Amino acid sequence: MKTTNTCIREGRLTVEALERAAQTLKMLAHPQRLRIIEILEREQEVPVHALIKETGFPQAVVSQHLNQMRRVGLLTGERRGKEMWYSISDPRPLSILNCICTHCSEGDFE
Amino acid sequence: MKTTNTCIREGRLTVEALERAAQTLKMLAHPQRLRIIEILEREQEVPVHALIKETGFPQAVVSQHLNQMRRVGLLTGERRGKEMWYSISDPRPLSILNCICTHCSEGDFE
DNA sequence: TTTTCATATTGACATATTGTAATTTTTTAA
DNA sequence: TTAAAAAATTACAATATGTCAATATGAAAA
Repeated sequence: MKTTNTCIREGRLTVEALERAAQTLKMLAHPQRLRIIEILEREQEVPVHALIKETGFPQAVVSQHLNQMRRVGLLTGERRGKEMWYSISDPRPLSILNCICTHCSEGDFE
Repeated sequence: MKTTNTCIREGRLTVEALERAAQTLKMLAHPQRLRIIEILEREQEVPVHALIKETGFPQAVVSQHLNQMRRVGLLTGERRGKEMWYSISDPRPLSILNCICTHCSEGDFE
């Protein structure tokens, strides 16, 4: 298992790699999307209406966030009857959320 | 030293914590800012003109990125004569850059 | 003091992102 | 086939962000 605060990089990142990294970060850089990722992390796989209920966000908002994240490969969705069940398909959002939370303080949790 | 891939969280993040996390991520979610952070990580402390030379970005662009990141506490700047020397003052950008790079492939480096 | 180097700031403009409401599509049940 | 539930899509206004050129500031050298 890798340890944090250790640079495993040698060379410099290419422009393309930086652009992809920036795109991933941008996709995570929204409080509502982070909340959705947090829920998906905890519950593994969730239908959209459950996300709507748990977050309290409008239906269109949840759907738009889910589709954005799916388009860039962070999530996958699978239809089961009338429902679409979403789950995390890329390890980066969890790594990054954990990186951020490593620096969270007590009062940041409810 | 903490280990990655381990969720240290118990409860749910507050709205405020999510907003702060999103703000930090947004600040990192730009290829030019990532490049600047990469250089600062490697060279510890750098004057602005060196960043301009190494990145090839216009002077105003570099200055604006540096100021944005300084305002949210990711960087600090110290004047030394005519020069401003910048350095990373928050561990999160490095953790996050490393998280992302953990999932980089060979071809992502030059 | 004047000049020059280094950096910051401003304003104008283009582009991107977000939130909301309304509409559409897909699937199942009546 | 029609109706209802679940989710996706669209259109649009509001806001935010990025870019560039020009100008302003600060410090030191002439």
